[in-house]
Amino acid sequence: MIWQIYNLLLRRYGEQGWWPISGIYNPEFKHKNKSYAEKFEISVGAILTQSTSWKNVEKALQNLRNRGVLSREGIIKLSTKELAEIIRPSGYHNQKALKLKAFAEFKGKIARDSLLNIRGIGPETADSILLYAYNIPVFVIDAYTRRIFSRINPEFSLNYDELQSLFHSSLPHDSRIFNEYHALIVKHAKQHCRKNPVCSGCPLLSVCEYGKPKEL
DNA sequence: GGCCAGGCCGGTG
DNA sequence: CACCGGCATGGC
Repeated sequence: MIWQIYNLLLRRYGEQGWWPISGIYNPEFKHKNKSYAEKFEISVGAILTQSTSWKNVEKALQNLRNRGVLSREGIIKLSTKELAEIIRPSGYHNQKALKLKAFAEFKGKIARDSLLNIRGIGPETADSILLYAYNIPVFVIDAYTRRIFSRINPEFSLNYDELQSLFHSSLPHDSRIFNEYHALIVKHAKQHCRKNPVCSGCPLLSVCEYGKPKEL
């Protein structure tokens, strides 16, 4: 089922090419090992995009670039207040300034549990960093994933770890697949499975229970 | 002008 | 453990 849905989405939307670096989506990017600077930029983006549209995040990232502080050292040397002003367009800027400082000051090894101990990094952000920056095969669960799959079948209304386990046990542990699948989920959530769903023309009609009359 | 966006944290019951 | 309010800006 999980695999079938992946193929339906891929067939409909094509390869997405995530994560955008410097605003550019490049299908090749998810295959390559990233430089340290790229990993850092992706991690910053993952924090800034918490409950915020990517467009606003891009503005904040561009501000950081323009100021020459899109780097660990750059963020460390700014005061929290200065940093907050620079990232203002991303929303929750005071909160996110603290989160970026905490991440920049983090010295340990990059692993899920160490990331989760950083203030402001929860499961989704941690997994996004692991997957998109470090090519580590962990499936990223987000609000879109929850919405889409709970509509497909109420049995998929699971908590983060449970839903992630379902994906892990249903798919090859390949970061490129996880990367692509999550990108397709975001695309589909915006295209059809919105808050107010647009079911007409949905590529998942054949497998989705949403809106179907209950069987007798 | 209202609704919403690729969450997380701390407090409450 | 599940749920809720707070955090904030910009696009549609």
